[in-house]
Parts: sequence; structure tokens; C-alpha cells
Amino acid sequence: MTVTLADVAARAQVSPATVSRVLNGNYPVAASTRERVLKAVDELDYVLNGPASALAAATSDLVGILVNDIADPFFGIMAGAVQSEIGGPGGRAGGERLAVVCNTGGSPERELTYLTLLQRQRAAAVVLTGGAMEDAGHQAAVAAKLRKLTEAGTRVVLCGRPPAPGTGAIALTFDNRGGGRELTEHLIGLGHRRLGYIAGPEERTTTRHRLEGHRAALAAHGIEEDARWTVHGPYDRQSGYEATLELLRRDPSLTAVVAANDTVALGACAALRDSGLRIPRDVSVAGFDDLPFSIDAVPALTTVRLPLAEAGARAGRIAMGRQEAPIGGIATVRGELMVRGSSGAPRA
Amino acid sequence: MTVTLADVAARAQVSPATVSRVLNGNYPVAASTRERVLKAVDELDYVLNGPASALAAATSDLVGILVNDIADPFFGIMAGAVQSEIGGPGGRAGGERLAVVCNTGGSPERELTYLTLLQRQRAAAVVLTGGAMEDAGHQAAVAAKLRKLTEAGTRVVLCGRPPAPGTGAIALTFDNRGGGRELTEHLIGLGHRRLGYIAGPEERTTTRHRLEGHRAALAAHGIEEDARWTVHGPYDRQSGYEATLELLRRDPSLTAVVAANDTVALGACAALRDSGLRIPRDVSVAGFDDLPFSIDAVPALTTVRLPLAEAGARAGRIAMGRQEAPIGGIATVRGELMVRGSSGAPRA
DNA sequence: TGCGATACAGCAAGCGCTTTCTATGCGCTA
DNA sequence: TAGCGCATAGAAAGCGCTTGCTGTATCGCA
Repeated sequence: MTVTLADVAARAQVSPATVSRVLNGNYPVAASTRERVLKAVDELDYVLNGPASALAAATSDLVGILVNDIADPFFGIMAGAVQSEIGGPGGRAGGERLAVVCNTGGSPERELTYLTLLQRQRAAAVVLTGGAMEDAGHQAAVAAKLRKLTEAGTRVVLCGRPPAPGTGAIALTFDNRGGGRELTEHLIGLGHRRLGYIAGPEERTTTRHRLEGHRAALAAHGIEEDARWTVHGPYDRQSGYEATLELLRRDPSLTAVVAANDTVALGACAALRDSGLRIPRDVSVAGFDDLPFSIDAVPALTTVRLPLAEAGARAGRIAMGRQEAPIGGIATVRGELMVRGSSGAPRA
Repeated sequence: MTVTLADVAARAQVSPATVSRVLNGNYPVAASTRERVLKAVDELDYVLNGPASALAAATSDLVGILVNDIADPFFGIMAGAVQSEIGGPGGRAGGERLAVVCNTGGSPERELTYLTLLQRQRAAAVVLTGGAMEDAGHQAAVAAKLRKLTEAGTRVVLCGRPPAPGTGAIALTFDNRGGGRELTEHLIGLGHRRLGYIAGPEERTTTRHRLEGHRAALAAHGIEEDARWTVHGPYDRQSGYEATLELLRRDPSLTAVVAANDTVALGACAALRDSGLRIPRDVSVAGFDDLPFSIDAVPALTTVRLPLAEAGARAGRIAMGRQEAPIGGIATVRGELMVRGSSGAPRA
């Protein structure tokens, strides 16, 4: 039925061992023999049985990439960058690896299940992207899983995610707090004093850090925050739209709206427009991430650029052992404030 | 070192066979025994060895999803939908499957390599999304691969991709031609007679079909197309920007620009704005796909909505054998014209 | 009480590959 | 010419799991 190594061996008149060695190329095989084997492989259209070789060799060429939402370019960009460095087909590394991206949908259970699945497959490496849940129980469970993975020899890299001490995982963390602070300081510098904030989902590290940065900026400038100025919601456009209407309802005198990310900011812009407000004349808007579409918003979005592709690529290289891990296993990746048309001085 | 089935068996005082059966749950096991086994599994923190069981059972729970560009929401949305139906962790199906998305980057070689890798892993199913390359050699190679996969029992579904006759693959095809035609007819109906077209990369089915639809509309209305009115380029924003400038250079009298997709259209809008032209007063713009951000363009983009999520979900269900394949193995998914602010009557 | 049917549990034979160890042939050197 | 080492090929023992087949109690029923 299916062609096996033994069939190839028989056809090439050599032992299965030799065929295996030709295919893996890590043992001397005479050129003439090799050629004969390759010819047989070709004629028989032989395809190696992955599970069998993984079992025998006790290793696999699977690399897992966990993302919260695959439909969100934030993750897509990182995942693509990781993958390009993993050395999957066409990647710059030699060995062919199956880089697989797993969509957790932001669900803790799925995240854990995917990690188990990856562990089960004896993945060569795992990259976790994006913010983590702050639920203590879940964090402990993930940490335990990660420790087990690293102990089993799987390289684990966190990309855009806070460190997980004691797990052996390498962390490339985004400086969400610093970025958030810089962004809000920019607005304050422009003269804003009443700023609405549309935060991401609660219990997420990203949400909290960005919000903390925002508040730190307010505090640093002696602006007392009004509890009505903050609204939480998911990381999507609709949330931004609704949250903005809500903010306006709570305090129509706001002169700026800071969103948890660009997608949310887009929703905010739409809500403002629909409310008859002009950006930035009436209300300034700011996002976070600098996704590709942000520059095309009208006016273009003021935001914090996160080097998603660079960070992903670095994470990929580290996962493949082609680049050294940062000292201490932790590196902080900073964002860059991008001032564009959506922010301006408030009306006097 | 690592815990194996045998260890669990020893601890639970049963045979390995019994443990296996408890874990796979497809054979009667006394409740008391099951409990003992589960307890041992838990205590030992046992994780099944994926490759080993795949080898022994000659099946795997891997499902591959091929996409051209994972950073593009067009693919992200489809991939996410497929995945949610695959029954990966948290999906609505019971069995835990590892749904993996593979990023081909639009490269034929990578596509082929990923298919081989998936074949090697004895994937349970494969979903290919997005347009195909039109290179005859490559198409034949892919077709051969697909045939081999289906013959080996892997279910293959094409989502948003033309059928591959004789391969046993199920196809859910987007009606790119019809959508393209409808879109251009809308513009013609508005009074446009000189329409620029920014096509996607050559040698792609999607590119060709959309362009054909556009031309069919022109022909149907007796508009003779000027060769200068079409420019090809990749599916990205920058391409749209540059192509638009080029079109304007070639024929400043164009009153509408039709883009191969929304991302390209965004670039076109930016180019028009930067050229001091107003949308739609001076030039109308239209996209394709109706990605989430399109409604946030200013003015909102007139485009053709493709039910990406629905199609992906359906593809996923078919791949899992939870929904019947369309008769003949081919179904056409139609788009819906979304008329928005970016298109209007040309100035008299 | 006796007999077939039933419900579990175990044995053991692989699944297709990798890899260690061993065998063989050959070219050289002394 | 005998002896040694190197280059290469093969034999065979698993890797950890699944599953067909073979027991062996236990149960129902007459």
C-alpha cells in the first residue's frame, strides 16, 4: 500500500539503514550508493513517515506558535516573522520544519490544551505571542507546563509577553507601560487634561501595563483621574465604537480618547465621526501598535509603533538556537511614539 | 526519564493495553479500572507520545491550513474560522486536534513543501485557502500532491480557491469574476467611463478572475479598455499607492480606480489624497473582500464582501467530515456588493 | 445446576524508522 | 607480504503506542 523505507531499500539494493542515512545525511554514504537510493526514492515517490521517524529519533521538527487571535494582524505579523525564521520551507534555515500556528482565541483553556498537544508532539520549540492572562491559577498552570516543556528540551520563547520566571522560557517583552506613558504624555504636552481611556479586556497583562503607563503619565503631570474616564472592552473595533459613545455620555468634555490598540482606536474614530465630532479639532485620538492600516486612517493615527516583525523574527531565531538569548533570558522591546494627524491641541 | 504508557500501567496495576484503551475511550473498560488508570496518569503527569501513537494507529490528529500570507486578515479570518470548526482545543468538536496554519508566503515551492510535510505527518485533513498560482507546472505538481493526499485518506478542502479536478479535493470557490463584474458595473452605472484597475500579482487565479469580471463589465457596456488603465502589483498597500500614481501619470482623466483588494485600495486612497484629489468627488475608489478595516476608511470603501468566516467554517466542517461536501465536490461562494462612500458619480 | 453469552483484561505482534554495534573490503605502510 | 586503519554497509534492537486475538470470570436463563 504505502511505500516504506524498506521498499526503497529493496529497490535500491541496500539496507534500510543506508536509506535512512542517505535521507538524513549525517553519516558517510558512498556517492554511488546515495545516488541509487535517491533514484529509488524518486521512482517510488517515497515520503518519509513523520511519526515513525519522530518516534525513533525521539525528536520532531514541529515548532508551535501560539497566538491569541489569528485574524488580528498584530498576531499575524508576529507569527509570520517567527515562521520565516523558523526555517520552514523556504525559510533561511536549512532543515525543514513544520512551523504551526495555533489560535487560542484568547482562551486560557485552549492555550493550555495547545501546549499539551505540542508537548505530546514533542515539539522542537514553542513561541508564545501576545499578552498573558492574569488569572493566578491559570498563570501557574501555564508556568508549570512551560517548565515541563523546557525540561523536556523544547525551547520556549515568549514574544510580546511578560517573563515567566523559573520556567526556563526566554522572554522578549514589549514595553507597554513605557509606550503607554509616552503616548499620554504626548497628549498632555499638547494641552489635554481630560482624557478618556478605552482599555483592553481585564485580566490581561497588556491591558494593565498600557493602562498603568497612561495613569503614570497623568500622575506625573498632576492630573487627577476621573473613574468615569476608563472603560474596558475587548480588543476590537466595535468595542472601541461603543466605549467611545459611553465615554462621551459620561463626560462630553473629554478632549482626547486613548485606545488600547489601533483597532479599538479605529472604532473610536468612527464613533466620534458619527457623533459629529472632528478629529483632532474636537477630540484627539491615539492608538497603540501601529498596525499597517493605522497610517491610512483619516486623519492618520497617532500611536506607538511596536516592532512586531523584528521581535517575531528574533524570537524565531532564538527558538531555533540561531541567536543567543538575551542575558538573564529577558529582553525588553521598546515602542516608538508615532505622532500623526489624529492628535492635536485641544480647542481653547 | 520520560513517563511512558508502561509506567502508568505499572502504577495502576493494569496492562499497557488497558491504559491505552482508557485514554482512547473506544473500548469497554470497567469504571473502577478506568478510575485507577486516570489517577495514575494524573499522579505521573503522563503525556501521551504523539508520534508513537500516530505511528501505531496509522493516523494523526494534525490538520493543516495553508495560507498565502498570515499577516493579511483575509487569510487570518479564514484560517481562524477553519480552526474553530476543526475542533482544536475548545472547538465545538470533541476530539482534540492540532490545527496548524502554514504560511506559504505565496511561494509555490513552500506550498509544495508544506504539503509534503503534512503528508509526511499523515495529516488528517488539509485546507488550502486563497488563490492559486497559474503556472502550469506548479499546478500539476500541486494536483499530484493533492491526489496523493486524498488517496492516503487525508481530506482536502480548497477554500476560496478554484477546483482541482481529479484530485478528490472539495472546492469552495469564491465568485471573484462575478464580484468583480458587479463592482465595475456599479461604477459604470454611476457614470464612470474611464476606470483604472490595479490588479494583483500576475499568474494568480484570484487576480485573473477579478480582472476578467472587471473587463466583462466594461465590455458589456461598450467601454473599450485602454491598455494603460491596468497595472499589476502585489496585494499590499504600497503597491496600491504606487500603482495609483502610475495610473494617474498615464491618464490623469481617470474618474475611478478599482483595486484588486481592500488593502490595495487603501494605498490607492492614500495616493489620491497625496495627489490632492478628493474621493469620490474627483476619483472614486473600490476595493474587494470587505476586510474589517474597510468600513473605517474615510470615506468608507465601496467593495465586494466575501463571506470569509462563513466559508472558512464550512471548509472546516467539511474537512472534519461533519458536513457534507457540495454535490460534485464544488460550490461557488458569492460575494456581495457593498456600496459605500468611496464611490460616487464622476464630476460632469 | 449447567451452559452459552457477555464483559473485561492481557498478550504480543507489529507500526516505520533510527542508531549502535559489528562486519567487510580496501589501500597503505613496514 | 602481513598487518592496520579507514570508509562504508548491514544486522538488529528498540522507540512508545495500538489492537486483534485470546483468555477468564461473571451473569443470565432454562
